[in-house]
This record gives sequence, structure tokens and C-alpha cells, in this order.
Amino acid sequence: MSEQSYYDLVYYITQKIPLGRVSTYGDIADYLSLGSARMVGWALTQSNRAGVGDVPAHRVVNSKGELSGRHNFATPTLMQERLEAEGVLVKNDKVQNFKELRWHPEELDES
DNA sequence: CAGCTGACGCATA
DNA sequence: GTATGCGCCAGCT
Repeated sequence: MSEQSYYDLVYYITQKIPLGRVSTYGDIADYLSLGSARMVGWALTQSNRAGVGDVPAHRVVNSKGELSGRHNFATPTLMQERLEAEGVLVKNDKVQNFKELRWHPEELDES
């Protein structure tokens, strides 16, 4: 792949998250060697704001499985609704069974 | 140019 | 489990 900005890499990984699964900022940041999970959140913020393609940002949560970015979506409930629509159970703004639903970017490398 | 903020993460107390 | 601090880096005031 050519040299891309960190957001492009984040978008790429985010789009690769299997449906019904979730990932974390830390895992993505570490995989892309961004050095900071904040950069991942920022890239996603820009993506949903500008509506860049189809970036399932709702599948990206923090290390605790909490929907920390729900407030950044069109509506605070959109993130949870989308996750539940994909089969991910969300309770109290937290992904249930998160530990099992957690998806690691490195799986792409093994694929 | 300086400082603050922010969809985070981890260590420590 | 809650509170505080540090690192991290881009963007905005």
C-alpha cells in the first residue's frame, strides 16, 4: 500500500472490521504505529463529520468497550442502535461480551 | 508562537 | 471502583 495519512489507514482498518465485531482505538493505533489512540479517534471524528465513504466508526470503542464516541455521531443513540442492528448487544453505553467481540487488526495479516 | 482540548491507555495510589 | 498524572499528537483559539 502507498504512503497514506494516518486517517486513511484508520479508515482502512475500520472498514475491515467484520460485521458484528468491534475494535479498540488502542489496538488500531498500535497496529498502525500511530503512537496514540487519540489519533484514531480524531480520524474517525473527521470521517463521520465529513461523511467520508462508509466508515463504521460505531465499531470502534475504547479499551473498556464503552461507546465513548457516541456523542460525536449525528445522534448520541445512533452508535448504539447501529451496533445492536449488527448483532452487538450494548448496555449502559458499553459493549456486552466485549472481550469476545473484540477484533484485532493483526488478524488481517494472518488472513 | 503558546496553550488548551480531545471518540484514549496505562500506571499508580 | 474512583481519582490523578503522564504520554501522545493534531487541530483550534
